[in-house]
Amino acid sequence: MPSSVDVRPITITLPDGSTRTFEAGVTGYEVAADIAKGLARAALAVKVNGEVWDLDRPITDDAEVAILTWDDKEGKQTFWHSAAHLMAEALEELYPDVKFGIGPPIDRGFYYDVDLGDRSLSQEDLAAIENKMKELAKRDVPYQRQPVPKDEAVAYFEEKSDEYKLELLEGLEDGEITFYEQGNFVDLCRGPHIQSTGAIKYPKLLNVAGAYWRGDENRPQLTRIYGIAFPKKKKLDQFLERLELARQRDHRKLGKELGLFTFSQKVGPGLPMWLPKGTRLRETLSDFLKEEQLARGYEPVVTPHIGRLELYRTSGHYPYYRDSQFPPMVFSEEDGDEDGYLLRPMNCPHHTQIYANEHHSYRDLPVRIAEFGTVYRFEQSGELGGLTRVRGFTQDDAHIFCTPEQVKAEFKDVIDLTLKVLSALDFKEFTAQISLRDPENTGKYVGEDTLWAQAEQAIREAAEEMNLSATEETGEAAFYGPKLDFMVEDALGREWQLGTIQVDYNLPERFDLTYVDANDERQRPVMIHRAPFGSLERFIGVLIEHCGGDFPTWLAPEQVRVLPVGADFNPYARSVRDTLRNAGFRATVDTGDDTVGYKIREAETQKIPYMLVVGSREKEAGTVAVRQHGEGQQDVRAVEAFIEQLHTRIASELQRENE
RNA sequence: GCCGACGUAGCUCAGUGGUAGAGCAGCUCUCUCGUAAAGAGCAGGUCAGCGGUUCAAAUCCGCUCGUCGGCUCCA
Repeated sequence: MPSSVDVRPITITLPDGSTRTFEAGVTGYEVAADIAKGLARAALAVKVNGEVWDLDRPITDDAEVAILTWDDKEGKQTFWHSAAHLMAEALEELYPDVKFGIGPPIDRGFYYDVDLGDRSLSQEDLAAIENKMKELAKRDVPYQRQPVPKDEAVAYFEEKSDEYKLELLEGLEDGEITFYEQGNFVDLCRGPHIQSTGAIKYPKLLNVAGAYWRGDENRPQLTRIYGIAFPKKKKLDQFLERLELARQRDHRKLGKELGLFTFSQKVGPGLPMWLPKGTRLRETLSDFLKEEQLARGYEPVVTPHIGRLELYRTSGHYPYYRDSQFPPMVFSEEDGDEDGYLLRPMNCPHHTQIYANEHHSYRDLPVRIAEFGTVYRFEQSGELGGLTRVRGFTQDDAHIFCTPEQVKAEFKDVIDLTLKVLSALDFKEFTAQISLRDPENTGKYVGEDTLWAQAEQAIREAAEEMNLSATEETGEAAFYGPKLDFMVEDALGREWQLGTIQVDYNLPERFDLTYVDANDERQRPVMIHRAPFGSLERFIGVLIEHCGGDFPTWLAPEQVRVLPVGADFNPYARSVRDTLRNAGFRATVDTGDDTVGYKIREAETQKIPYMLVVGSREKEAGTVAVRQHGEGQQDVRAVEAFIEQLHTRIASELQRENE
C-alpha cells in the first residue's frame, strides 16, 4: 500500500548533538548506514525519542535517534528477545501442541515460559531445541512487525487454543496490539526485534525450571527455559568461560576444598557447621567488628537462643511469622496451663528486655546493645543453598535505642562502620538502597507520620553527609520503619544484600519501652536494628566468592606454612613456626616426608598466603625463603624481617596506620 | 512448599539388567628430597534410604531424604 507521497524532510538529532536531515519515513537502519557502514552492520535496534524501535520502522517526524549495538544494554536485550522468539519457533516445530506464556530478555540472556503438557525436558531435549534454533537461524528470515486489531489477535490465539496469550490479550487495548512474525512463527509481542534471524548464530540453552504463570503459586506451573545467544562465537566462548570461572569460585566448592564448613544430613538441612579453619576465619572477622564496635560505644551482651512464646506474641513475631519459624516447643504446666518456647527467629525481643532492665534517662541515650546472636528460621526447603540461605545463622546484630533527634547521627556512625568493614574486605563495588514508605498507603505502617518523615529525612541526610550515594525505593520500607540496605556485588557481578540499618517504631511501642526526658516526662525511644555483615554465614559465603578463596592475609585461616626441605630441618622449621605464633600469626609447619614440590603444591592449593621454605642455608643463617601464594618465590630474609613484612602487609590491608 | 535434574569410596568421577571401578587423599614400606604431584604395596562401598518388578537391580518402577537450578516467600 503506497503511503501518501511524503518527501518532507525531517531532522534527526544524534546522541553527540549533531543533526542530519532525511526524508520522512527514513528507517533507523538507513540512518545508521548514513553514518557508517560498520555501524549499520552492528546495529541491532534504534532508540527513537527514548523508545526502542525496530531498525526498519519508518521514522516520520523530527526525532532524537541513537543506534543501538551489542555494546548497549538495550541492543543486547533486543537481540536476546529475538532469540527467545527463535527458541519459541523451534519449540513449536518440535512440539506442535506447545503453548506460550511470556518470553522476555533478562540481564543475561532470555527465557520463555511454556506449557508442554505432561512433557518434561532433558538435557538432550535442550540440545535438540538448540540445534533446531541454529537450523532456523540459517534461513535468515526477517522479524516482521504487524499491528493487528484485537479481535483478530484473539481469533488467532483461540484457533491455537493458547489460553496464556489470550489472558495477556485481555489486558491490552485495541489498537496497541502488534504481532511479530518470523518464518512460520507468529507471536504476540510489543517488540522491538532485530532485523533477521540470521544474526542469532550462537544460541545456548542453559537450564529449565518451573515457574508459576504470572508468578502466582495458585496458577499453573509452566516450564521456563533459560538461554542466551551471541552473534559471534568468541562472545559465546567468553560467556561459557565466565560461567566456568563462577563455578570455580562457588563458595560451596571452595568451602569444601579449603575445609571451612560442612553440612550433615544427620544434623539437618540448612544448618552449617564450621570446621576449625572456617571458625578461625569467622572469629577473626567477628573480632575485627567487635573491636570496632567497642570503640564506638556498643555494649556487648549475651542472650539465650530461645524465649517464651509470650515474648514473641508481644513482639508480634508469633504467630504472624509462624510459617518461617521452627515449630514451637509447647508443653503443659502441672496446673494444666499451656506454656511454650520458641527457637528465636530474631534477637531484638531479647534486647528489648535488656533495655527494659533499668530505667533510662535521656542522658543515657543512645544505648547500643550488641550481640553476635544466632537465630533460627525455618526457610522453605527449596530455598536453602550453601551459606547464603540457611536455617541457623549468626547476625552481627545490635540495637540502638535513641531519641528521634539522634537517628541521623546514629545512621552516620553505622554507615561509617559499614564502609570500613567493606573496605577492609576489598569490596569496592556496592550499592546502597534507602527504602521509604508508600505515601499512598500510610495505613499499613506503624508510627506517627511526623516521625516517619523525620526519620526518612535523617537517613537521606546521613547518607549524603557520608558521601554515600544511595538509591531510593518508595514503598519498600518495612511496616515498622524505613531502612538503608547495602548490596554488594561479588567478583562476578552477582548482587547480594548484606548489611542493613532499619528504624523501628513498632517494638518500643509493643514492649512499652521508655526513657525520661529533661522535663521528667516518659518518652518512647526509637529503636534501630543494624547489622553491617547481615549474617556471618551469608557474608562469608559472598566473601569467599568475592576473593575466590584467596583471603586477605589478616583474615586467612592459615597465614603462614613453614616447609622444611627435609626431616633434618624439622626442628628449625618448628622453631620458626613458634616464633611466628608468638608474634600473633596463624602458622603451621609441614613435617611430612614428602618432597618440597609436593608440600608447595599442597600449600598453594590451600591458598595459604605465605610459604616459608627452610633448609640448611636458612637454618645456618636464621632466615626463611619466602614464597607468596600465586606469586611464586620471593626473597630470602631473616625471620624478624619476615614478621615485619607480615605486619606491614596486614596494616595496609586494613588501611590503618601501622601502629 | 512447587517444577525439573542429580545422589556410586573422604574428594573428583567412570560404570545402560549378569562378580562394584579409576585417580587423588589415607595407611605401611622405600626414598631424605630446594620452589606446584617421588616409587611400591595395602586398605577403603548396604551404589542416599525404604519398598517393588526380575532367575538376577548401582542400572527399571514407586515413595522418602538430601543436593543443585529456578518459582514463591523473606519479620
